[in-house]
Amino acid sequence: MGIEEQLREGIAEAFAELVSGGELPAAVTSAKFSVERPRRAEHGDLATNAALAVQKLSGKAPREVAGLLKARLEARHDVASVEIAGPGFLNLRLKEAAFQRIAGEVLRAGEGYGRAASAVRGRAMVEFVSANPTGPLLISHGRGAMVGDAIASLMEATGYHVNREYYINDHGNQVRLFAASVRAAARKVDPPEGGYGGGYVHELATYLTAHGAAALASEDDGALARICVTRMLDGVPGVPELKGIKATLASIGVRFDTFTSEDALHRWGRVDGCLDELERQGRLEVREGAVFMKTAEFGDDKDRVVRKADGHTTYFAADIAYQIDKFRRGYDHLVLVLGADHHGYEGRLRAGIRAFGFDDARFEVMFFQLVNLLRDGTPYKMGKRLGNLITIDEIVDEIDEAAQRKGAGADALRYFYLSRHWNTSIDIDIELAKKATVDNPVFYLQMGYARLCSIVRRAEEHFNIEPPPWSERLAARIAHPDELAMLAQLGRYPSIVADACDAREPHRILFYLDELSKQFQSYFTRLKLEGDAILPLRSQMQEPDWRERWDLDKSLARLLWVRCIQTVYRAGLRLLGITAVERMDPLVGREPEPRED
RNA sequence: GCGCCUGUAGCUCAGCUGGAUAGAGCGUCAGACUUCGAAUCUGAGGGUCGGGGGUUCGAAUCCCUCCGGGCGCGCCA
Repeated sequence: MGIEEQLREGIAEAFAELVSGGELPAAVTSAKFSVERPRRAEHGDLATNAALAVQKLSGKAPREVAGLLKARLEARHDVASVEIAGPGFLNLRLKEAAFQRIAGEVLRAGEGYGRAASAVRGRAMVEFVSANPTGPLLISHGRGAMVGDAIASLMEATGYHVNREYYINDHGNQVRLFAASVRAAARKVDPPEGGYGGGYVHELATYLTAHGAAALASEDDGALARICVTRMLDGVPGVPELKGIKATLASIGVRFDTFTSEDALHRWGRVDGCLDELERQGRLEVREGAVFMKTAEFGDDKDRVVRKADGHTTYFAADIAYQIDKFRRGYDHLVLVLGADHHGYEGRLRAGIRAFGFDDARFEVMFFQLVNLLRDGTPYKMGKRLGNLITIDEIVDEIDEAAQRKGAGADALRYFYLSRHWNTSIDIDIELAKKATVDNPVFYLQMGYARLCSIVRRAEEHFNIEPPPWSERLAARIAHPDELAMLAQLGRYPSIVADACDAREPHRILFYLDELSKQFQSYFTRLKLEGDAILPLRSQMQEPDWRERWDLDKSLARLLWVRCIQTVYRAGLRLLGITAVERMDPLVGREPEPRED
């Protein structure tokens, strides 16, 4: 339990005591109040508006209530002092030991720090990406992939059992058109009206021709479509341009637990069954040859077609069947991550869910906004293609190559996609993402972690010591104000994770890590200049009696402290799917700045 | 026209679901290295939170309205 939560409970207890003592009305126990780290240092380590929050419920002046709370909070063993400020804020200062204990909590929990017990909040499904298997994944799909994956990870960390699912739209017009386009390419004729024309279509046609796919010769679009979809998902051996959607996702660290096929829903009769049920309910109506579902009865803007006049069902019909299928598979909570261009869909999906008697409060849709690629500040264009038609593979490969590290591209995409709220549109500058300098925030973040690792490494290699286990004696040596402030920051991590999950905002984790990183690097550089380093500096070791003057316990205490930061840092990076690089090699071709003398 | 998202420093964005004097990065300017990784750090400057009303002890945050941007409004997926 974090330090804020402890105080929150303390206040709740204080209210309960005051109620039972007849000093406050019972209503105050239901009040919501904040416990937070004040922006300004003179407001203490923690502040609460509890006395203000119960103003109406208590019928007393806030400062009077604050006085009552103050007396009780001062009795708590972690509290050094309590001050009443302004209209009735309570500003608390904590004892050093309260912060030093956080180090013990972090080390005890290790990688599990900030994570809730598994599956206590039930089963959830996060559906994301679900891109049509008619082409490679584009950078806009990448945003959905990163956001969905991060949401899923957050939910896992806070106690959901999560299933990541990809819905394959392998039924209907688009895939048939795709198949027809591949066949046309194989026969060296123009693709059909509205068909697909990219280079990958020709690559696929060449491959299928070489492997004598019978469906290519026939006119059976359905059979050919199945083959093409499989190849788009699983890739074409030996053709780098067609590594496959699954491989692309894997390259950016996204793995799905399940893939559900729309075509299978049809083959299994789920779609027809669903329409039959709606028919029995009287929710369907034929107008001008098409079958409409009366979704407006469930709050949609207007009724929607489920079966076209030509007899084919619509995508929407299958989608109802799909959402219902999810509920019937036993998920307590459904999250659907979609691009902003699908937002018109939400109303009809909810209508479908409610028609089947499921609670649409358990159905959550997140619409992420568009992505624009820039190169040196100007919109990215390649030939006729606009920026958002660039594939994930192209970008990832380009960044990997520039950074000379496999995974650098994935990390950069993760960082940039997760550093902004998903409901705002973003511009990503590829040239910036490629840079291995502090201008590049991804680099800065990873650098901070590598630096922590390097300190532990140096301790082992040069001094033969390593971060010791927590003890009250050593923890008491973690006493520098910056060190205590960072312990407070570590103590905040669990509630950051919980809040980020509940708000569905992964960027909070990233901002937290950026701050943690900055806090440490600032400390690190300043103390080095003051000669008060974690380990003896090389310059100090020039002196003959440096060993006698070396405060070993302080070094050990600080190594313990470094290990704590490292632990939380790594946990956060892992949660976001960004690689925790332990050693960053010097960049090739980078010369040290010439020094002016 | 209707619906969803959005408007905060020169630029890119936070602002913990109503709290105290609105923050960070980049950029600009001024500083700090015989380095536990200077691939870093310190400081300065920079804002009528798009405009106007309202709600209350208190609003960037909630409500109304206007203005500007993005997306959507198919018997496409």
